[in-house]
Amino acid sequence: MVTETTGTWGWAVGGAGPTREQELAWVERVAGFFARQNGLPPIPGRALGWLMICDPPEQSAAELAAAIGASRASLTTALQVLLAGGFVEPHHRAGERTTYYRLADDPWTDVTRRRMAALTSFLAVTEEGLDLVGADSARAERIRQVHELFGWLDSEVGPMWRRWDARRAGRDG
Amino acid sequence: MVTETTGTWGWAVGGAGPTREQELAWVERVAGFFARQNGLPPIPGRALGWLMICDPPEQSAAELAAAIGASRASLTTALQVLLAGGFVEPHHRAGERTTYYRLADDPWTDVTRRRMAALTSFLAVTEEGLDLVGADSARAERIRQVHELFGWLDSEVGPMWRRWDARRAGRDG
DNA sequence: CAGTAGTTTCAGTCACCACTGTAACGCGCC
DNA sequence: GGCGCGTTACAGTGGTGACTGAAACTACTG
Repeated sequence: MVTETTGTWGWAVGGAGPTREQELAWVERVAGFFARQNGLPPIPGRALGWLMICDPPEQSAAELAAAIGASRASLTTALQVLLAGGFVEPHHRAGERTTYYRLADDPWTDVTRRRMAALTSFLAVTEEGLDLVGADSARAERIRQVHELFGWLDSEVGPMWRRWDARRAGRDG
Repeated sequence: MVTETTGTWGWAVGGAGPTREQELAWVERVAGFFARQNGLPPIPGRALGWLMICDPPEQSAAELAAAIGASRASLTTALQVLLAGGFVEPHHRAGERTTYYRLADDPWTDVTRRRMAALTSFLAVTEEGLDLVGADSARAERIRQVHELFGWLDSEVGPMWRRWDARRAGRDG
């Protein structure tokens, strides 16, 4: 019963795939990253990480719960978060009542875009700050430093994403 | 006693400067931004915001505490955080034992650089993920999507910051 | 229409963290 | 060399938020 230990992963039969332990360690790193970057709670982060490497790529809430060792109730909340963030998509199979979840087509570009937009949103704050103290006052100098940086940053990211879009369009378009 | 209400701000005498309330509202917006972006606690964020607009630009811990309405003990912790992050610098005056704090010369570039470096650090995770599942396996496709995006992002930010450095060198160098 | 699998909701629990007040410590002035 | 201002360390507190278990709800099957 060798296949017993590897469970549902067809590819692992007789192969040298990663152990469940290695997979969960990696999942944890993914969760850690999204916790720091996007403020994602641990369980949504783990579910996301798991959906990046699981086989099959579509899994039910119960399967996800078992995989990452969380309660099904937690998975409900986690999946709501991931659905709202555009990370995962629900999928239904004919004749089954179970909802399967899978990674969205390409959530990463949008998510990263939003992330950088949030970064440059400080521009609005510095702008208001300059108005507040008076743009020509001595106090404005401190604000102007940040304001210039973020203004420049804002002017860079637009063209940058256009380059990405072009690159992607050229590859699969 | 008109100057009484405006306190220590010399520029405000007879002028139409911002009210303390307006200033604190702006400080709160700054704190909110750094809370979301850098995970800064409220008080360090407020101290940082206040140091961006206060007059004089150098203030003691006690002055900062009074300005943002926090305890002096909290300011100790907050200033440690801000010092460690490179946001503020201590300053000593001859014949005085008080330490005055002021905004660092230009903390923003470094902070933002680190922020973006943290973003692209996901590259190491995806790299390891590809190794884990095998780069040529079917499962790798999901990881490769992110990997390509972050690889590209990483290749963009280097030149981007070089442009910023050049721009800055050209302006004040 | 009863039974069942799956999902969602909700109240409760637990841990964590920021913040405060107090007490100790260090260091320049008289 | 004592005194006082300023800073630091620490225990206590309040609040927030993630997570769980159990109950309620929905939809499908026989």
